[in-house]
Amino acid sequence: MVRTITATHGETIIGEGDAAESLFNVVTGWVKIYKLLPDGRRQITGFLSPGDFLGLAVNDTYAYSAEAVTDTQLCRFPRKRLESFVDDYPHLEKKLLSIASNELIQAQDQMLLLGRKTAKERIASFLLNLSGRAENTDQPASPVSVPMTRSDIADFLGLTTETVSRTFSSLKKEGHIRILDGHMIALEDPDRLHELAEGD
Amino acid sequence: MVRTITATHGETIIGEGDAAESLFNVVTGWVKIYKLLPDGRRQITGFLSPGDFLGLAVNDTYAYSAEAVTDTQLCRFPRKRLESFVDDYPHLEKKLLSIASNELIQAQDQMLLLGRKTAKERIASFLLNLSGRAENTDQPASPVSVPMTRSDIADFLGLTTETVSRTFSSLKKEGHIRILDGHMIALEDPDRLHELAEGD
DNA sequence: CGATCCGTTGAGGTGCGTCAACGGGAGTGG
DNA sequence: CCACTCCCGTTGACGCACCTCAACGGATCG
Repeated sequence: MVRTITATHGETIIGEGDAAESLFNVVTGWVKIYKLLPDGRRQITGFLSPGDFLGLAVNDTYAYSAEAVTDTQLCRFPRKRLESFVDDYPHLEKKLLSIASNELIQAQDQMLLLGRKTAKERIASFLLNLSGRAENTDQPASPVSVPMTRSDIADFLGLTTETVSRTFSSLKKEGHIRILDGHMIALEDPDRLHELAEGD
Repeated sequence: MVRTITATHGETIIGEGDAAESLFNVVTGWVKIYKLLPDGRRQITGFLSPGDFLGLAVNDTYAYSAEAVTDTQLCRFPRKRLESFVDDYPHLEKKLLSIASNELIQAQDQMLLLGRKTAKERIASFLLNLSGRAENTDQPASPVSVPMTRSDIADFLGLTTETVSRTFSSLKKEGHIRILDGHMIALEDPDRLHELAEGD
């Protein structure tokens, strides 16, 4: 019933509008999911890391595209078989509902970020988010690995690459973060960063 | 098990951080759900109309507040009793999961709007959204009733009241909408409005 | 009939976008 | 192994879409 598939950096995993035949679980690596406007503007609605599900929010066809940020392994569950399997184990349904609930809560946080936070608050929130996810998988809270490009970060936070870059520089100059290389970032004072993320 | 409750215009129904003891279903009227930043900035993450559920995205405590936009009637389901009830009727769990899925899809659309659309595109999207919801409940697609204030609309779309007002005026001047009174709006050309909403 | 809220419009300011230039690293092909 | 190219990240100069501040008229309500 389950098959492991791999996707390399930049490879498309699912496309918006495709028939939603599978549910995936990320095993290793990072995946981004995004929506496009006709003129090419892009909004990344989430980054998935190991343990996250891809393809829950669905309705016959996928409402978004997904692409590998890093080389990635995923478990693929054919949706039809999964459904009959879930019928036999009702507690799984409950588990899926709880996962969807958590995704909804995260989505609402992201709406608050996109609708009402400044660039600096967005970047601080983003770094804390990554840091928290690292902790949840028994990795250090700092330094955090930031595998996505500035352009991905910009499209996730509703900014441009230039603003993302400038804001990183400004946080660095103010001593809130240290950039080890472009993709490893140390959080110097998480509590202060948390205040920054909420505008205090 | 079920009790009907009422809330009048402006009344708080649930508060962010409260113990999540109930699930609600809107019977009549409109409800807004929102999150606040410490300094008072507000993001409305959704408007609920009859048939919508309140309190699905939850995790012991509510992650958002909810307030009645108009006078409202809701069905209240105590969460504990509901859970055991749902255990006995597994297809309900499936129904709830499908509802949560749809909310996730809507949330992703809203992220695209908040992160990447212009003020005009946001207003056009908003009006079409209201119009579509009206149609789904056997009401005319135009004119649509817009029961919320400009300030609510602004906090939903990540704008200010002034920008909302100016954008309505501009859409009116260009002949895309007709404002019957402040809260009834006729969509003159839904197809054109749909193009506007996506930046064509 | 004052007080308050809501919606609208104008004038001016600003945070972030746009456009441009440049350096460094990774991949590629000869 | 070395050019060559492309992509990524950074920084600067400038512009603009939207925010801020302000004023005002109308509706609602005690």
